[in-house]
This record gives sequence, structure tokens and C-alpha cells, in this order.
Amino acid sequence: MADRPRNPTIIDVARLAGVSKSVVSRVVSGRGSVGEETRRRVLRAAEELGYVVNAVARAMVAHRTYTVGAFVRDAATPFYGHLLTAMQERAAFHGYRVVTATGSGGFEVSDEYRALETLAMLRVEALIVCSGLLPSEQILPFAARLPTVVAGRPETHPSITSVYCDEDEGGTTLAGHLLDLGHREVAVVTVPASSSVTLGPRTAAMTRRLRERGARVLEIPGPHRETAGAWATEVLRHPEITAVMAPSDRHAIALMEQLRLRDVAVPERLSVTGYDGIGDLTTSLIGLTHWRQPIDLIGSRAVDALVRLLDGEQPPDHHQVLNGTLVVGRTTAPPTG
Amino acid sequence: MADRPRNPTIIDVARLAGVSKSVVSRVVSGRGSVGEETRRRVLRAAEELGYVVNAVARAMVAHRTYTVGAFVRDAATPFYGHLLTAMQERAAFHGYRVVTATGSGGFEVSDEYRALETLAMLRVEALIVCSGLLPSEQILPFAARLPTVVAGRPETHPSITSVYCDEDEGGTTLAGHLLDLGHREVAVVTVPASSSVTLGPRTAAMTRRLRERGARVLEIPGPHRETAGAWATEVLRHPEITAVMAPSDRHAIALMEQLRLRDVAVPERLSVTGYDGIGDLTTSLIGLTHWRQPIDLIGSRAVDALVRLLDGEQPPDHHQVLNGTLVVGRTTAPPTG
DNA sequence: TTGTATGCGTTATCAC
DNA sequence: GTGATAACGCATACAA
Repeated sequence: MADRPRNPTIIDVARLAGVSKSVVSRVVSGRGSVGEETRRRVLRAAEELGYVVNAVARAMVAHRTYTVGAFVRDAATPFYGHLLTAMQERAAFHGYRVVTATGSGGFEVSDEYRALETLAMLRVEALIVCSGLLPSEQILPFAARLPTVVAGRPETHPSITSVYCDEDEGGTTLAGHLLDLGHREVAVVTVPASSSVTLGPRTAAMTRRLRERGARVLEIPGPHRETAGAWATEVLRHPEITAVMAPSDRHAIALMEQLRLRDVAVPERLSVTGYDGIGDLTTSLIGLTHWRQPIDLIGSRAVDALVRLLDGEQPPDHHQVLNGTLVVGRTTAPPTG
Repeated sequence: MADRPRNPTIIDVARLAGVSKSVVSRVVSGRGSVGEETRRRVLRAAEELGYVVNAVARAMVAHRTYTVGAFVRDAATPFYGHLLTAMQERAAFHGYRVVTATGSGGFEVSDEYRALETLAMLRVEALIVCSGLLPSEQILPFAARLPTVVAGRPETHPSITSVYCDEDEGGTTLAGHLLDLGHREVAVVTVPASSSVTLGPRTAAMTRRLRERGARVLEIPGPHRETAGAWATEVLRHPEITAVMAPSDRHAIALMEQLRLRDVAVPERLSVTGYDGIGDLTTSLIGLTHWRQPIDLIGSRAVDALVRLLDGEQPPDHHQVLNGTLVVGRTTAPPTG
């Protein structure tokens, strides 16, 4: 940092106002009593100097920062962006600030771990972790020192509080929807549990339920949306398949883009399902059939749980499992032919 | 905060390692020389205690936080979400952390001002402001004390550095596209300059260019996407109109959803244009014709400019105006009939 | 009501 | 190479 004029401190203000720094401290922090006349003088002096409380110094002695750290996977992902907004809002309601750290957009676990360290260094009072990538074991050391809530992903470790939408129910319900429509040959774009604790379980649930009810399932490994072209090719190599289930709305859209390039009609030739129901992709223009997660509720419940943790209460609902909704659009229909 | 075990300090580590706290400080901060054997002992003690550097205390004496503050309007908006990610990434490259504050999602200027104060209190070393709402005058007092860059919106105030995509060029080019297609009766969903310094100017540019080249323009005031139904109704009351220009992709989508409800064919009956080209709405499934802003470039350039400011250089390119791109999709076509 | 003194955890500047 | 000690800006217990 270039040498720039030092920020004014309470001492500067005190000098200008002709009082001791204690008085200034009381005025700006609002605790303790100060004479009305004195208070006015102090405020005027502060105004004149452009004084801003130094939260760093304050935190140092108060042992409090009134700040919670949110770690989100990637703000550019609608799911996390919305979650962040929901949490921010609720935290403000409780009188806490939120500082956010994100990974570098890459897929490195080590990146994410470093981001958590950053938050710990800043001495946030609590942590909200929102990432389908970071394994529980990496979170544990932080959870041991800091009240920690995991939001938006299944997390059942006994020493971590969590709020999430049941992935099992979502995958199962969506599969049921296709089965009810009459589909018996279905492709599922699957994600290994190791690469995402959200996408993995939900696609596993889809596959499981389909098979339970007697459908044949073609599993297509598809962690990355960039390979959507290959999924489309693979599905079309199996003409008996009448529906494709994607691990997320974005995956579904990527697939549908590829199907469109190949002149495959949705839902006439192939039904397609998504998952999440967050943000712009829910537009009725596309009408994607999907499972909708109650993202705002996840965010606010997570913050509420965190605040209770901060207050020293052990929330009774240690792992909150929220209900999602099946949204039936125009990308699913009974199989034809 | 409930009383929980105090975090270990260098003093605790020093005691356990049987050295003075100075040594520990040198080891964990990596400055100054320490005997190899001693270093090992210290690291082991730190490990055992789960010691984490207290950045608050460090910042206090170092007068540095290596942290820049980003204020974004609302992380749930794809434009800001992407910008945030881009900035985060570039800042990490330069060795800075980013702490993010957002407004409460509402449309209150005072909220946004408070968020900026929060960042200032945290003693961030610099500020990146990303909001089409906050007026320059509100930013000025912060810019006077802190290196400040405004990103993603036109800002020409001489004492503020900025990086943005020319709104004028975007609006003008999009209008030109419609004119070239032969449209002469066009509706523009306008936003007053007072409510957004991005949406306002771009819709003004659209209107201006259309009229310059002899088209008739119907201006429909439409700051909020929720009123899209009214826009559609208004446009359809004027059967001579063959195209509608929206202030953003999301506005365009909202409009098209309403048009779809009314069985109005796009682009056959009405051409529609968007603006931004960020995130999920760029999907080829919709094929929206729009102006694309180079969001990643805006983010990284903004951080670069900020770093130069922090290094005490006055960047020669004080206001960087970046080029966008016209993306022609399937929602615009020559007028029929 | 107001002022004084002490400590928060760290780094930096000295001696040793 | 190592260890005391003085800041940093603020809050607070206590004395005036």
C-alpha cells in the first residue's frame, strides 16, 4: 500500500474535541454515559475528521467481530449466489455481518481449504460452509474451534450442524414422475459421490428408484457440463431410451442444447429432467421439469441455526432436512411409440 | 457468543515449545531467522495446539490487511455473481483476499451505504464497488480515504477509477441491428437514469439511435421485471410495433414469458432484444439476441487497476471502457407484413 | 460524568 | 539466533 494519510483514531478525535479518548470511545460505541454537550462536541469532531470506527482494533479487545464467515463454492453458480443473498439478509436481521470467501472457481479442494483458513484468520465468530465439493473431514477441524453450519448439502456428521434439502427424496420423486408417465428405458447422467455430495446422491437415488420399479437404466458418467455433447451421442446410440435425467438444471440445459443441435424433439422423442429450480433457468420459456430446492429457506434456517449456536444453545434440530417440490414443466411427457 | 475455549496465541505456542513469543512470531510469519531445530519444535507445538494466526492482531500492528473489499449489489444477480468470481480469482492472483459485502437485496441506497461502511470498518485496503444503484456522490467520501475502483458501470467522476463496458455503444449497436433488419416501429422498455446508471443510459441510447435513424419509438417505463405483464399488454395495444428492446436479458426473458402466455410468436410477430450476455440466460435454447459484456475482463481489469492504485501508481487508464459484442440469436428477424 | 491505566495478539526494534 | 519491550487502536474497570 502506498503511504497515505493515516486514518484518524479516537485519539485524534479526542484531541480535537478536547476530551479524553475514553469519552470518544463511549460516544462512538454507544455504551456508558456521556454528557449531552460533550457528546455533541465529540460527534462534530469525528465528523470533521472523517473518523470511522476501526473494527479491527475493536475486535481485538472485545473478542468479538459480529462477523460470520460464509464460504461458498462459486458465487457465479446461481445456487450459491442465491444462497449467499439469503444468508446475508438473515444475518443482517440478527445483527451480524457476513464476509464471504469463495474458492478460485477451480475444482481444487486445497483452494477451498485455504479459503476457510482465510476466514478463520479473520476471526469470524462462526462459519457457514456451502460447497458440494469439500469433504466433511476437511471441515471438522474448523468445526471443532468455531460454530459451524453446513448449508445446502447433506451433512450428517454428528459434530456438524446442517441444513439441507433431502437429495434422496428429490431424486426419488423425479424418477417416480418419469415412471408414472410410463418411461421404462431411462438414461441418468450420473455423478460419483466422491466428486459432489449433492449431485452424487441425487443421481444415485434416481437410478435406484428407477431400477426398483423395474425400469432399465443407462448410466452416463457426466460430472462436467462440457461433455454434454457426448451424453447426447451416447443416449442417441440407444434408441429404446425415452427419457434422460440430469443431475442439475444446468446439466439439463446443456444436454438440451446438444439435443437441439441434433434435431431431437423434447419431450416428444426424449423427456428431460433437471434439478435445483434456482434462478434464471426456471423460466417458463424453457419449462424444464425439475426438483425445486427451497433455497431461501435453507439460507435463513442455516443462519438461524448458527445464531443459536453462537448463543450457546445446542439447536435441537441438529440436522434440518427441508422439503423440496416437484415442478412439472413441458420437458417431460409420456413416451411415444 | 457463548464462552468457548480461547483460541491459542503465540504465547501459548511459545510456552509449549519452550521459547519466547518472538521466535514463534518469526516462525509463523516467515520473517527473520530462526534455528532449524527451534523452528521444528515451534511448528510442532503450533500443530498440537491448533494454532491459527490472528489476522486481526496482525493487521493491527502491520497496518495492512491484504484484504480488498468488494461491494456487490446482489450476488443472486448473475451479472454480479460472475463479476464477484472474476474479481476473487484475480485478487488471489495478486495475493489479496476479497471480503464481500452485499446490500440486503432491497433497493435501498442507505443499505448499500451501510455495507460500504462495514467494509471500511473492517479496514480493507481498497474498495471495489459494483452497483448500478449507488450514486457517485455516495462513493466519493470512501474514495477519498481508500483506493476505490468502480466496476461494471459507467463512472466518469475524475476522482474515481473505473472499468466498464460502454453502455452507449451497446444500446446503439442493438438498435442498429433492429434498424438494419427493417424495423421502424419499436418499443423500448426504459429505465430512468436515476434508478440505474447502467440500465438507464443503455435504454436511452437505444431510444436515441432508433429516432436518429427515423424509427418511431414507444417508451415503456419498466424498472421492475415484475411488471412485464403490463409491458406486454402495452406493446400489443400498438399493432404497428414489430420489435421490443429490453434493458437486460432478464427483462427480455420476463417479457418473452408474458408474450408466450399471450401466444405471441417471437420473432415472427415481435422481435425481442436483451442485454448483458451473462450466465444461464445465454443458452442457445432461447437464442436471445443481446449485447454481451466482457464480464470476466471487467472483473480482472478492475482488480488490476486496484492493485496499481495500492502500489501507489496512478493508472494511466483512469477510466477503462471495454468493448462488448453483439450476439445475434433467434429472437430477432425482419418485420413481417 | 470524566479521565487514567491496562490488556487484547501480533510485529518490529532493539539489545543480548 | 534469541528474548525483552514498545507500539497498534480500542474497550473497560476503576479512580477521581
